[in-house]
Amino acid sequence: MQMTPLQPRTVEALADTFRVLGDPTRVRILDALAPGELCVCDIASLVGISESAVSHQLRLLRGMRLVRPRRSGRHVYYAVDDHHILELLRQALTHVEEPRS
Amino acid sequence: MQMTPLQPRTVEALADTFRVLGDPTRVRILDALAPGELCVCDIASLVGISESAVSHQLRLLRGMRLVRPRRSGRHVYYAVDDHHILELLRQALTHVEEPRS
DNA sequence: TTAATATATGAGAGACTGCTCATATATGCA
DNA sequence: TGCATATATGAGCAGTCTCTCATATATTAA
Repeated sequence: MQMTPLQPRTVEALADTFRVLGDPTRVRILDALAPGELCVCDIASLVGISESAVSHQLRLLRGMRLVRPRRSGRHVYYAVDDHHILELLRQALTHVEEPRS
Repeated sequence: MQMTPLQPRTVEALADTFRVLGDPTRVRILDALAPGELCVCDIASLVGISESAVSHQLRLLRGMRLVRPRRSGRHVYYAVDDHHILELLRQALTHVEEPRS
């Protein structure tokens, strides 16, 4: 990293971001949102957990600015907040799929 | 993501990787290792926690292949396992440091 | 307003995490 | 071999997380 050593605040922010990504349900939610925005109920049925659980998770994702809500009538549509997020997942995928040494 | 939807195993592997990154102590360890390999005792003094705690954390990092050990005499030197890891941190940094909307 | 639908939130249970302390293992030197 | 140093690991405590269930809020339509 070019800015080593990281500031304590930056370390906390990085860890918070990764922690939010560090749960299979939330990874699935982001994966579901990758092609485009979805309402909570669609996320729930795609991911296969209750709408309440999805809502709780979306709050965490929103808190770290990983997703962004847009209300339209009775529905709230969520989208991945910015392109860095999907880049991050793609980058992690290259690590995960790398052949074990 | 190009491979949406992700396979369950891939989702788990991604979440596991992010979970290991989702702790300030481990972020600090990786940050300390960014310039080059260090032995356990040096990591402990740089990060400011006990060698036991460092050792426990290194085990997790090793388990996800984020760091790699090299024994030399009585010391074990740890290095960041591959360039994807630091890329991942850099990528997360761009998100974390993005101005809030 | 009242009812129905969509989402959000609070409380609490059970599982998990990160540390400390004690102990085990491994290496080098006398 | 015997001892000191470096690292690894197991047990256990305190704190945290993710879910469920119940309830609250928001929007639309009758």
